Amino acid sequence: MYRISQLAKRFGLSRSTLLYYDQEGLLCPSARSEAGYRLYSERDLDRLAAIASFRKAGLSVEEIRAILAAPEKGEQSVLKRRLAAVGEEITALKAQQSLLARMLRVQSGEALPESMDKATWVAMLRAAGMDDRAMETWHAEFERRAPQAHHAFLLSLGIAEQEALTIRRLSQSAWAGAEGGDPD
Amino acid sequence: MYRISQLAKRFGLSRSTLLYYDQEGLLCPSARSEAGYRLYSERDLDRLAAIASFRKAGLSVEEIRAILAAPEKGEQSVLKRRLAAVGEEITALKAQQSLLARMLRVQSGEALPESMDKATWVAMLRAAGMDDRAMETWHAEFERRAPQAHHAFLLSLGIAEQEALTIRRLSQSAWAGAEGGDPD
DNA sequence: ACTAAACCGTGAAGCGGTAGACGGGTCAAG
DNA sequence: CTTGACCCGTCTACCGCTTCACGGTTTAGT
Repeated sequence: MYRISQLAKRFGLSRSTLLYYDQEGLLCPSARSEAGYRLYSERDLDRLAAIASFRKAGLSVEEIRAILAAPEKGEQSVLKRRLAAVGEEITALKAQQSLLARMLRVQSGEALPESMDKATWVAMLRAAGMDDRAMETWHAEFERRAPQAHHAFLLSLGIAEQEALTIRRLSQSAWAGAEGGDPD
Repeated sequence: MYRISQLAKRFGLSRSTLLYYDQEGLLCPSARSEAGYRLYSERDLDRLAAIASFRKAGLSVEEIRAILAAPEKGEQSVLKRRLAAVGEEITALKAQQSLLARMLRVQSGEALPESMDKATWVAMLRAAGMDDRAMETWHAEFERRAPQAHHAFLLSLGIAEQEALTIRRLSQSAWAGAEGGDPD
């Protein structure tokens, strides 16, 4: 049996948050001491773990309540909905980013190199001693192990869809060619 | 002279928003009709354009007030601060994204091999001929050129916040001159 | 037994920005 | 002069907590 502040510390939450969860009926302690103190059981602890996890995923208290009340019913759809919403939020923030960048550039002419682009990336790998051949091997490995992540990565470097596909195709053929055994 | 709802429609804002701006002293109509209606002049219109722009960049009403009161004074720093904050928000949302993806994966039973983790990444680089020392150099380069992207990248490999910070700190010191120590 | 610190409970107010309800004013047509 | 549509200003509620205030309880030390 834990008291409220112990539990809070254990989960890295504040006491107020737990009070709020109680008030909202999301996590009501399964017992009270004689003095009226909230006492949380092991089962409460598990429930809180789930709650904290869902909150980290950005679900609202309302949504979490629904999921915990009937998990089999709509958990999946709630999560999917949230996933879509997160995507939109990221898109919106990226728009803010470029707007801010434009505003700053107007002001000071220069832009900061906060994000990664193709040239920077290649320069980094070269600085670490990678040559053309090594990079080719690397792309092939990436494509073989995680084609989708490979694609996403190329796009994240600002490479266009078309070019990304080309690179991936080349990577695949490199791998196919290496299959026969072609040690360095 | 525009009335409040006309102005709202013109800027794609809601009437409530303009009411709120007035209440906060951010955009007070320069006149009132006999019946007490808010009347906005052309100059108010310009001011609103600026406000809307800053809001689109995610600045708070408070920050916008400061900028409009003394543009020459701290506009730049406010924008930079916001830019950094946006970066962090994006990072946080990406973390939510992967958490959600993991949750959905657990539900649907299958683990897709589509995403990249630390071990896979390291294995790929090794396959391409990178050794410990090269990786160290690479981290240092990444940290130097784009610290924020470096951080986001580490998190995308499923590395925890704490560990990511440790790696970044090591990368910085490696850059600063000290060498040796342990690799990935 | 007493005190001080650290805990606990409840209740209420606050944050930013938006949305809605409410009652009343304005302006057309009839 | 009335009806109805629409606009206005003001006030309140919402999210997910956080902070504050006030008073009771527990714990440790003397």
